[in-house]
Amino acid sequence: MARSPRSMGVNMGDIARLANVSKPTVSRVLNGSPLVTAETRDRVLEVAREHGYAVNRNAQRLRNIRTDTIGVVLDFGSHRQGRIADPFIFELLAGVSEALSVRNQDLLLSPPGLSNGKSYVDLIRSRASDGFIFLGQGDREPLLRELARAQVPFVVWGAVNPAEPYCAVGSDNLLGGRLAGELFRKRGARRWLFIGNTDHAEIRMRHDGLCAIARQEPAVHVERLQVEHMAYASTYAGCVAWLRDHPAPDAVFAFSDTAAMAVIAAFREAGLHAPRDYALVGYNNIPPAGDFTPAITTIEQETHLAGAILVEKLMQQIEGGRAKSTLLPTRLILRET
Amino acid sequence: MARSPRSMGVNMGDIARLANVSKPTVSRVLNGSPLVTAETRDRVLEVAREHGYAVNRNAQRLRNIRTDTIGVVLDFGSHRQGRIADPFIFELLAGVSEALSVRNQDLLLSPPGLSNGKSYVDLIRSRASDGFIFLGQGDREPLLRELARAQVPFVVWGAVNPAEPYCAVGSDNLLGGRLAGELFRKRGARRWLFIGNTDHAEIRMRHDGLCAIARQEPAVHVERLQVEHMAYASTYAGCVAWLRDHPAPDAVFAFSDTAAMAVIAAFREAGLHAPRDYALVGYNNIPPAGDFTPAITTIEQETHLAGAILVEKLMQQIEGGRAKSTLLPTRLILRET
DNA sequence: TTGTAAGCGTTATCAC
DNA sequence: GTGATAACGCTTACAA
Repeated sequence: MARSPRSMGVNMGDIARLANVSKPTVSRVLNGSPLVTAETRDRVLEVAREHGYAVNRNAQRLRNIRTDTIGVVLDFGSHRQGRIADPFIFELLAGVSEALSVRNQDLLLSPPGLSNGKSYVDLIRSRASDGFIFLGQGDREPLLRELARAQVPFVVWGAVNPAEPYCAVGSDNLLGGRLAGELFRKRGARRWLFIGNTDHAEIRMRHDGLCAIARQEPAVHVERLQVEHMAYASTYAGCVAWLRDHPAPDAVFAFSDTAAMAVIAAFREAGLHAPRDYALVGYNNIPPAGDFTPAITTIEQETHLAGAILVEKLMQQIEGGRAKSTLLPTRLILRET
Repeated sequence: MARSPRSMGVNMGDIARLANVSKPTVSRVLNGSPLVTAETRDRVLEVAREHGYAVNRNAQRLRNIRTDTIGVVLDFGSHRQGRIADPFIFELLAGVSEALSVRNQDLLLSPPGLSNGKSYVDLIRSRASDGFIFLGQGDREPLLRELARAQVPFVVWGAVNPAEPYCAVGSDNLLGGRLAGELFRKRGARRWLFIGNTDHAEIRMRHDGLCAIARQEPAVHVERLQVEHMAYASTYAGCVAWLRDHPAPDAVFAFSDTAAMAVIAAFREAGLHAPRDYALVGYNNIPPAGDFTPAITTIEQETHLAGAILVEKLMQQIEGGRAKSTLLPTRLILRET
């Protein structure tokens, strides 16, 4: 088979020659153009198959405006303090991966440590991707505002705040917080403890929801334990320290089920058991939550839709439109704690 | 700024003109060639910075032999039966992502459902990636052999079997199985139950290790409960059904900590408690394992090195070399069960 | 319905 | 040291 000197394999020209057609015809066949005769099409496809030909995606992307690649950004850092704490974010990733492949978009997993706005803008400029999906906004709100200003197409899974200049999809964290608050109120708890890093908008909104209910009960007092990292260990240590300096709460709302497990362990050290001594609500409804001892009451997020919705909204933007933020439902899963 | 008709932004030609040099010079500057004068270099860099220029990666990849992109394949399917069971695989992903970014390689996350060998070969042929990293070989051994035959550069995290024609990195699953077996023997257990899908080579080797120890004790009998999926629910249901038809085991070795949690729950239904009624060993040492009630005895894998090693071995292959399989150490984490 | 020609933005080669 | 030129493999006018 004749091939050009630097060529690595068979190219479109080779297929064209072997099928007795021109390059554009091969291109048309491969792109499903209706213009070609069925006969020509079959011949070209046969030759292509026979020679194991696959279109060079880089040449394609050089010519085309779209790269059909989406950058996906997730915070390995905050979820990986030694070991990843919560499988939640990866369910999201699985959903996004699936939704992208349905649309024939490549998923470029963003390297860790891509922190400043310029690096994302450069990825677009270098035509490495058409847009971004951020899984969890973390503490990156300034970055996201910068990208919005720079007209970079992107969507965010996380806190939904209509005041922000970008499209976010997330569950109703405010409602999540209120659901926990309502349960605590029903149980007659007075000293509520919120555990989580409120620098993260999602978590802050849960705190706000909890406080909204608390304000309706004059006797209720909400305290807050700020934990730095998402991992189990950091919550455990935080709780142990907290219990040394403070009177024990009778209700605890933790930012994740993994954190709730840490709460249970730390409180047990102090002789405190849920639900006997305190009510406990986690978040995410991860698989082991229901099977822990005690079974953890939690807030479930509707994540199975998230991937498809995120991709849909991003595509709208890439195609030049605007996409509105969306709130997904949330519900309380009542268990032992 | 003058730009070519179909152009999307500023390109190398523009920068060249603005800096009063030629395109190749700009290229040399950007690739850190020692040939250019410091003065020229600074001028070019300044102009590039000023205009927010970023090299077009597609043009680059079209010219170059390497694409500097690695496909990473993970089994969302088997880990996501409704909900992802085990965060273990994602720690691996985090490590790989980090190791790739250190080497300036893009991470193309493989779409789910890329099952036959041809689709992987085509990804190479279409120059979308230089090679693959498979996280977990799952039940894909035939596929992997096919790829090895087709000379596709790839590495696998999973079972290490010197007889296989490809490079695998993984922890010593045989040893893992033996560690569990030795513990069971020390406890004087007689009826051992292995839980896991032995279609997966990694799991099969753990079974083999367990049986190797069992054979040294004439009184010991090993049974096996095959579970289809990696998720919690499938193990739970399997155990419940198993206990109906079989006498209770006095030792259980589960394929993951999540599965061990399912065992605990299912056995409790039957009035059986670890460690009183049976010894239990899990796998992976995920964060909640130590804090479960009872705290789960488990086998820990050295995953923090995995990413770097996998990437290293893959690069060796891409650069034309051969890479040897590697076994990583494993150890028993003794807890309550 | 198909073919010709041009160009996408790089980098390698070779000349100066 | 730097520049002109020619690919890399594809798609989009435009012509036939």
